[in-house]
Amino acid sequence: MNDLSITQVYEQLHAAYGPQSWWPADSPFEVMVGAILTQNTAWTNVEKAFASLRPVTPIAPEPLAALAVERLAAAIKPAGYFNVKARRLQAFCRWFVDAGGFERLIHEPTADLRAALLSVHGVGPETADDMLLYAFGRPVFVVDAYTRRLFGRLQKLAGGEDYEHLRRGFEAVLPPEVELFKEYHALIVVHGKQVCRPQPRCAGCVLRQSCPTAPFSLAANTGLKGR
DNA sequence: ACCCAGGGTCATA
DNA sequence: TATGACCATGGG
Repeated sequence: MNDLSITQVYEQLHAAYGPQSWWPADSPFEVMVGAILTQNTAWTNVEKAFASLRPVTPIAPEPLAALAVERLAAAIKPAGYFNVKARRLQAFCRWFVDAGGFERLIHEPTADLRAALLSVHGVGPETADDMLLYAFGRPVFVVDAYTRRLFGRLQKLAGGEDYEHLRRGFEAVLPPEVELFKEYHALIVVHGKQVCRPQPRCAGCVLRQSCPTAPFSLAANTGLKGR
C-alpha cells in the first residue's frame, strides 16, 4: 500500500475529477446563506430550500433579517431543521448588517473575521471556514465529515482529532493559496458523495492503491504506483 | 424500514 | 472537557 501525502491526495483527486469551481451560489452572500442551510444536510435539499425561498424574499441580509421567523422557517423547510436554521440565518443576517456588510468586513484580518463569525449563534468552525474561503476568499482549509472519513481511511487520522487540530495540520502542509484550498475542499466533497461513501465502501475509488478499505476485488493491481 | 446528508447548541456529569 | 439529545427533510 502506498502512503500518499496530503499534496499527493490533492493531485490524484484533481487528476480524476478536474476543476470544480466551487462554491455553487450566485453571490458571496448566497454562499454564506448556503453554508448555514447545508449544515448536516444534503445539498439537494438546500437547492430546494433556495428555490422555495427565492419567491418569498430577496436573498439579501436586510430582507432576511426583517422577515418573520415563522415565514422564513416555512420558506426553507426542505433544508431540514428549519426552525433552527431560520433563527441562525436571522442571527447571522443581523450580525452581518451590524458589522457593516462586505464593505467593512472585507478589511478585517482573517483571524479577527473568523473570531467574529464564530461569535454568531449557529456559526461553528466549518460554517465559518466555508464563509471565509468561498465568500471572503481567505486561504482557510475547510474540514468536514468527508475530510475526516477520507483521511481516516487513508490511515492519516486516529479519529479523535478536534477541528482546529485538523485545520492547522492541513494549512501547515499546503501552500496558502485560495484557489488550491477552494478546489481541495470541493474535490473532497465530490469524491465523498460519489465514491468515498459509508457503504458500500469506495467503489471505483481513484485512491484505491492507497486506501486500505477499498475493495480488493476490483483492479487491485493495475500497475499504478499511486503518485 | 432503515441509513445517510457539505453541523451546531445545549444540558448534564 | 466530554458525551448525548436534539433539531427534520428528502433520497437511496
